Amino acid sequence: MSLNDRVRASITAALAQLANAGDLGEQGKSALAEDVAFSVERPKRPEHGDLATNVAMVLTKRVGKPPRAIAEALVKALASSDVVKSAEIAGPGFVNLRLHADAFHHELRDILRAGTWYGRPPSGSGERINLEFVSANPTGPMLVAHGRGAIFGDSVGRLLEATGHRVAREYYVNDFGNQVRLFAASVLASSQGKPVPEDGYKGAYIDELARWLTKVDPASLASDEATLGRTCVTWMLRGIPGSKDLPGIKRTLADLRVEHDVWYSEESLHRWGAVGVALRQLDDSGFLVRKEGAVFFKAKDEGADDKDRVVQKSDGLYTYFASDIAYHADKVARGYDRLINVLGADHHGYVARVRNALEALGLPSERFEALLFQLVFIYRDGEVVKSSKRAGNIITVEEVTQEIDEASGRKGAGADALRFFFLSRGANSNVEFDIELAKKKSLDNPVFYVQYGYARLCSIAKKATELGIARPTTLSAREWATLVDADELAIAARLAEFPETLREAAANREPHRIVFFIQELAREFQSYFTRKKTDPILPQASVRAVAGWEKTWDFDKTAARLAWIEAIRCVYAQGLDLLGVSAPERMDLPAAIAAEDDGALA
RNA sequence: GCCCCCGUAGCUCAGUGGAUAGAGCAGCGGUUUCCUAAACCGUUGGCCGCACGUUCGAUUCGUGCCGGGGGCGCCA
Repeated sequence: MSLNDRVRASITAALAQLANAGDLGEQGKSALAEDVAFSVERPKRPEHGDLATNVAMVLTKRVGKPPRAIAEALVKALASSDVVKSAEIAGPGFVNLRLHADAFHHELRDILRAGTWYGRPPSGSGERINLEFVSANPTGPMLVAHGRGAIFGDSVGRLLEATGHRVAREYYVNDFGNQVRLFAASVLASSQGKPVPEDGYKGAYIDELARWLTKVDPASLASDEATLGRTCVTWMLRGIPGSKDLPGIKRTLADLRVEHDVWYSEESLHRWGAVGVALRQLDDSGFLVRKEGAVFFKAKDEGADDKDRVVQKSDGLYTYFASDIAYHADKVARGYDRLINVLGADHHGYVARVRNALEALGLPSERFEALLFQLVFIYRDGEVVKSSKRAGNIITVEEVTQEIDEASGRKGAGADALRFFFLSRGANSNVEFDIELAKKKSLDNPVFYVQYGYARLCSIAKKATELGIARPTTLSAREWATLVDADELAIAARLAEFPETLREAAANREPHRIVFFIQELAREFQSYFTRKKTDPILPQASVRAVAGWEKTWDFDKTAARLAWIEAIRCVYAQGLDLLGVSAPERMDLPAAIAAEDDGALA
């Protein structure tokens, strides 16, 4: 039971007590018979207490009494609570609550017991979910927009798993159709020293792939277009060893800490006849119409001919939409409770079509859920860097992560930065990613700030161990009793909000809620840490220099604060893990500062 | 013409049917020898795009409009 639940229980118990005593009037008992949907939230202003509830306002209609009258009775009834220390009426009928320090200690004990699993329901208790994301055309390197889809989708997957769902992560490989044919033709032309075909693919990676195939698999260049296309796609996914232009989509994703369980081939749907079967079924049910020499999937609303979608072109070839119908039918057949698609916002028109197609096939279209994300803008020195295929000035994930990795001297720094910034906005907002800011090893870089907060927590624990001070995770009542500082309890209250934050972030598919939570936690702790320099957690050198300091030092308080630090660390680590941002136990000093420190010592 | 997203502080963005709408950055003022820091504290700054409606109460829900971005049957 969470802190919030315990407060709710206290309120519910107090209300029941009032109803039984007849203090809520004639309707009191019946009013409480049904669940009362009231809120218990941290008020915006700290002077309004630890938590506040609107229960009196919610009950006013059912009970037929003014909110303040109900609130007054509730305040009296709460006087005997062992959770709520004091309650007062405020505003239109809010009841502001202050809690006993022990209520927070109870929560800290729960966190220490659960560790980094704090706030999670049992796994496997939720839905079986197919989460399709990225699915970038394997005819080119991953661009930053794909990166956003990859990172967002992955983090949504982490949130879903943390809330008890079973998630299969899937990448739909578009290895069929015009684009792949054109891709093969472009590579072939390059290998023969000819100009690439009109509308073909250009770029260093095409030439590199052509040279590579000439070297390792010349037979593929002599095979038919479809076979060559599949071979090229395979190398695009795998990558050419040591290549900068063609690192491989799987490698790029792995570097972003994104893994897929299933790589599903579009071409296989055609090879096994699944597309034909699905279209046949639609045709039998009257959902297809032939006109102008092509086959169309009929729009849902009658008479909207212009919304019909082509599934088979007049040249007899299927469109991608035909594959998609078969693909989603196959996902349903694989038994998932829910099919989630992470898509760039420019694909929004696709959502209704897939849903309609599933419905037309007699499949449960309500299982289909699309998550759309907006654009990414890369900034450098305050200027937006143009990213469009047409301009030929494309920005790949690889370029950005490499630049940041090199600047910070740490492999993974680029992935941390991309993940943190991309996840720090709602999917419906554009993301601005400032490369110069992301490269900074200073606290005005939010990624650095948050990671540094975590490193500090670890550093304190490490220092305690070095000083030979024990860090028990179960404390005596006497030790807990020393943890009464308002700032410390406020952070405990923040930690207690984590389970609900996690629940909401997962339910709404909003990883950015975790980013904001972690940022606030980081800020609160960093602030505490700086302000409490006069009352440090551990005995500092000046204290330890005095003989017999152990006799006057309050070890109970140190133990309680170290347990508190560990509880913060558990929640903090879980938050970072949900984001896929690394949680460093120490921060490397930039060379300049490290040199300065050496000089000071010498 | 139709569809989707956005419009909140100088900038980038959170947020919510309820109390005096928040954060970061930027600006201004102050503090800081010790558990690794360029931090920390305080503060200036808002017709929450506009109008109407629902409601005891709307920045939040609904409708319309204005502005910005994106997408609209033989590309994927």
